[in-house]
Amino acid sequence: MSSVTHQTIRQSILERIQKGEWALGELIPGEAILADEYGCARTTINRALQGLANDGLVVRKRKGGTRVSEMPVRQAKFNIPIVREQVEAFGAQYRHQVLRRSEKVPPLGIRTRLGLETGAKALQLDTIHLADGRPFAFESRWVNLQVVPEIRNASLDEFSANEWLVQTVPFSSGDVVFTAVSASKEVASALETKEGAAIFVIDRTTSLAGDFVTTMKLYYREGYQLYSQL
Amino acid sequence: MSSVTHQTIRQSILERIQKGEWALGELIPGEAILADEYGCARTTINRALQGLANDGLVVRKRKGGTRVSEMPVRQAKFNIPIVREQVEAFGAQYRHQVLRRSEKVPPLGIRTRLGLETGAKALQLDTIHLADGRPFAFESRWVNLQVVPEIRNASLDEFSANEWLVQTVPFSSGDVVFTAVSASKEVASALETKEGAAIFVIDRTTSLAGDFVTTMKLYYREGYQLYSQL
DNA sequence: CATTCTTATATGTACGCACATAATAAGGGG
DNA sequence: CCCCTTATTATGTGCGTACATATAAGAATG
Repeated sequence: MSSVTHQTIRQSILERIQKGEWALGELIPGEAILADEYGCARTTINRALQGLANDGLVVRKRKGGTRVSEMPVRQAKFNIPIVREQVEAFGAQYRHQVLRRSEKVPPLGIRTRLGLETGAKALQLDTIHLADGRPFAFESRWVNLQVVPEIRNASLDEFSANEWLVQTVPFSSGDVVFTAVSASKEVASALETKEGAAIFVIDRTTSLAGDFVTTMKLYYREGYQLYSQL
Repeated sequence: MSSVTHQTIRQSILERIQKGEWALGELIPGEAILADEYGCARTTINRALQGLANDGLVVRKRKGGTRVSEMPVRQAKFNIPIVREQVEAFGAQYRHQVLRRSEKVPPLGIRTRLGLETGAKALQLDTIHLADGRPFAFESRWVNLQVVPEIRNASLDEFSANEWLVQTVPFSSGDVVFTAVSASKEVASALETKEGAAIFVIDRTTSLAGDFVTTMKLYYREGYQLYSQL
């Protein structure tokens, strides 16, 4: 194949931006000019520039042209992981154990998050995730039984609630919050650490077509780090 | 324009996946078939499917075809914010103050991260970011003076080191780590909280064309949350 | 001088074609 | 029966064209 592909062009333009050929916010040559310059079709340039625009490095406007982004990429993509895979990625053996499982009326905060009526019951699940037998993360979850009543019949021994839900209602949307909290007595004992330890928490609420399915807090063991490149 | 665009097709296929028309990991029809089905060119289908593949919803392989992702990689995009913008987004007044600024030989961990030779000096900066006069985040940073010696002449009073660096060496790449730590005495006093408080930390290292520019730890005040949709 | 209308222009995108490439399936020789 | 070679096939991508669309800039209007 020719060495002039949308990928090589994209890389080339990226380097020209990084070298400072165009200042922040400055207009870069139009597609037609670049196509001429690189000796390729305009569609190829278009594709390269759209790629850069996707990554937030340039901003494109019809008739306005393409300009170097004023606010360069500060977007980090994180893969919200399934705990089993995280553990196995460390080369450790994964195991999990349901500590508590009950159907009851959730407290107000959870009720509003799941969009339940007053008095409606939900499934509460506390699970500990183990890596080589040692606590890796503690999961506290509420599941909306109106949306996924089938979970009542799931054993959740082989697969964790998370995995069960991913299998059953995949491709749901939701939101994620990262925080640090001091370990409560409950969390500390589950993670076998001392009360007040600094714990990294992922708080996640999942919905499917407007219906809230589940909300979960995942407390990682001390020292856990979430990594990403950008 | 016709209502059959790569975007509408992409949306349509997404909905078909969500409705469960194809199971997890199942092969979906080839581009040619879909093109026929939707009454458009194969390139249009290709574009729609590549979009879905980018989001991790389908997996594509040459000759292997396109299949629904087994493990829908939930990618959360986080906007790594400039502290000033965060503070101002809360409607608070932003101010920052350089607590310490010196050139010295960094400890081993920092030295390796910045790729410095033994004995080389670097710029150390401790900054406190204030929202309405109260501590919002404490920043501890090392800057590689071999890459950006100009920072010696920057006052960093009006603009923080972060802002100065973004202006001077934009489009750098790097990595980000999120963690929770217990506040050390130094961090606690800077954030006006008690020692041992659970602090959310962003640890970020930035490089430009292979050269490490700066590494920074940003300690947020207690209760800080990083939010994202997915 | 401000406001609205018109026009020019850069990007957005569909199409059909041709060919490249990777991975699988089929075939043939030992 | 295994191993190596050779089709086959679905995706990947470039090209040139045509037309759509947003919008900045200039022209016309009040």
